[in-house]
Formats: sequence, C-alpha cells, structure tokens
Amino acid sequence: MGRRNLHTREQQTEMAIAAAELILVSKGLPGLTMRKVADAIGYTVGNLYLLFENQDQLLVAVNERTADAVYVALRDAIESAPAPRLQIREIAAAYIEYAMKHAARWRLMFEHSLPVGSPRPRAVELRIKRMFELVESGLAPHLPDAPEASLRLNATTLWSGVHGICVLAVTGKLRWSGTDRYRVLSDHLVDTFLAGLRAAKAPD
Amino acid sequence: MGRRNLHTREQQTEMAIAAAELILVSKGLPGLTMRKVADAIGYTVGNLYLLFENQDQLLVAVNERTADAVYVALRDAIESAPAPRLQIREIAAAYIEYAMKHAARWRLMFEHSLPVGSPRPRAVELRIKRMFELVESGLAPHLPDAPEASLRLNATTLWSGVHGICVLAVTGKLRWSGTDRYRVLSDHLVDTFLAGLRAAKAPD
DNA sequence: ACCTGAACACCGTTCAAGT
DNA sequence: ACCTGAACACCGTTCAAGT
Repeated sequence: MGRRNLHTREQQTEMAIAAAELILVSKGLPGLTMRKVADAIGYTVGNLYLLFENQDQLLVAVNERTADAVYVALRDAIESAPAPRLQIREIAAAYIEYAMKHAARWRLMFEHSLPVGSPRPRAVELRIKRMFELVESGLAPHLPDAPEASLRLNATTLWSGVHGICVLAVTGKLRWSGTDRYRVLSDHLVDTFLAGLRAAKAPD
Repeated sequence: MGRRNLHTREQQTEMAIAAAELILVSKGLPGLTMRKVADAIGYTVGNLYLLFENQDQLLVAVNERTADAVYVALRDAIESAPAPRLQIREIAAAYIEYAMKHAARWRLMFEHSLPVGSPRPRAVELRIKRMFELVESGLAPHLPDAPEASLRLNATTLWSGVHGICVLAVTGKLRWSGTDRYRVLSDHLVDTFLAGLRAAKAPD
C-alpha cells in the first residue's frame, strides 16, 4: 500500500486526538494504546509516529484540548453570573462540574507527567496560567485596592482549594463523608474564604 | 530449581512491596514493572503472582503503606503543635511536606485507580477516613459547640483545600505563580478559612 | 512523498513442569 | 509444597521497503 493521500497531516492529527479522547473516556488510560488509536482512524501504528513524536506527545495534545475546554467553561460561567461578586462562586462550581462530567480527560491533565527531564509543555502551562487569571478577575471585586501580589496569592490559594475538592470528588475519595453534592463544598469554601478576607481587611 | 524456602510468603510480600517503592521513587510509575520487582527480590515473575493477585493489588499494598506513613506524620504534627488551636496549621503543613518529600508514593495513592467495577480497597478507604478524623479533631477547638455534621463539613472543605495545594505543588502547576514556599499558601488558606468561620459565628 | 508491515525489546499474566 | 521457565497476547517504537 502506502501513498493514500486520503487525509492531510492536519486531518490525521485531528482524527487521532479525537480517537484518543474517545478511547480514554471509554477504556481509561490503560486502554489508550497507540495501536488502538491507529486502528480507530484507519491507519497503521507507524503512521502515528509521523504525527506525534511518541505517546506522551499525543497525550499532551489531548491535554491542550481539555485545557481549552475548561477555559471556555469558566469563561461562560463568569458571563452568566448574575453579579460580579458572585462570579467567583460560579467559576468554582463550573470547574467542579466540568471535572465531574469529563473526569477521564480532566484527570489526564493532572496525572499524566512526562518523563523527567523533558521540557514542560508550554501550551498547557500557558492555559493553566490563563485559568488562574480568570480566577483573579473573579476575586478582584472582593479585594478592591489590593496589590497585584496579594490578589495573586489569594487567587492561588482559593483556586488550589477548589481544585482539591475536584480531585477528591473525581477520584471518589469524598464519598465516605456522605457529601456527593460538591456544589455545597465549593460554595462553602468560597464563602468562608471570602468572609475571612473581609474579616482580615476590617478587623474587629 | 523450585523449592527454595529461603523466605516465608510474608517475607517475600514485604520484600516485594519495599522493592516496588524503591523502583517507584527512582523510575516513576511507568518504570514499575512486575518483572523488575521480581528481579529486585531475586524471584521470578511467576512467583510474584503467588503473592499478589495482579499488578494493581501490588500497588494497592504500596498505597496502604503510604497511607499509614501519612497518618503517622499528621499524628506527630498534632503532638508537636505548641497549642491546640495551632494544630490544624501544623497538620496542613505536615501533609504538604510529606507530599513534597515523597511525591511519587503520595501521587500513586490518588492517581492509581483500579479497573472499573473492582471493589474499592477497604484498607486505603479506612485510612483516608482516619485522616479526616484527625483533621476534624484539629478543627474542633475552632468550632466549639458545633454539631458533628458542621464539623465534618468544615473538615472536608478545609482539607480538600489543603489537598489541592499539595496536588498542584507536587505536579509543578504552582511554579508559574512564583510561590514555591507552599507553607505560605497552606497557612494563608487555614488562617483565612478560620477567620471566615469566626466571622460567620459572630456576624457584625 | 506517503504510508505500510514487520521487526525489536519490552510488558502482564498463566500454568505445566521441575525439585 | 514451592518455585521456575517458557509461553501467550499484548505493548511502544523504529525503519527498510512498497507504491
């Protein structure tokens, strides 16, 4: 065979990423093999290595998509918030909702780590940074006149907290506590954290 | 060969777990193969399957050890706290310190998931539950007269937050924010959360 | 130029056979 | 009874060879 020219390289890359996501969702990470991806798009394994340097880089490509999707979800949450001061609650809830709904893809972003020494993927790094900026902007109404460093510290802290709820929820480690309404947890965290910020600003 | 009788089954199990931990730390999860574990303890792969049902169960055994070690670290942190009200800060810091120091083992606890349908390992579940109880007891001085349900909700929320800092720190996702002094983050989270609790109890 | 197919070095898991 | 060694069905990755 050889020389088929049915799809451009870009199309093949697109197909491979889509197929990888499908397999990831249905079979989990252990089921996501290069051979299965190749089968799914109707090419041989060898050809996959003309599109991606190796399996890790295919996973990185999947993660970029996921990071984009999360960003869009958070952006939508901000826009649909009834008031600026409620944005941060909505962002947190949207994040958790996304993680629960697309658990496999979301987990891959944080659990797949490249072999030591290989450069961290710029694209994913950048998207996480943008996500934090979104959180900063949602937090800003609650911290007027706060210096940038303080805003960043608080955004990092609060967002780490929300992320923690996600991790434990998605991996089922929160089930024992009887709470499977994670929105309660995220709201409680956000509300209490904000109350703490107010208290620190205007001490009794 | 066959019939060597150099070690009891218990000893072999012990050796296998120890070897797995060593390989995990030095080579990461992808480098942790049944064959390498067998080699490391001087037995054949086949023999490993007389000790563990499969690779997943070996990892579960490793996770049990890790969960025990974490529990001990938190317990020590409580005991060395200068005052009851400072316990919760120390627990959080100890948790993060353990995670950073034993990143590979700590990550395995949360990232290794059994094939869908297989029963969740009771032993690990139980240890996570005990850990939450430790957090509850550290939080109790700050919530006198609070009903059990409230204490639990607050412990779950705060601990999820601390856990989130760990996850992002260990996976290097916090580097961009310029903070690699994670103690600052965990203290800030704990302090702000506690301030928020006080504010809710005695509203202005 | 584009893609294949077969090879290589590894896996997890099983189990008849050795002592 | 205790453990081995070889087998099976799978991997990721490479690359000479086909069209």
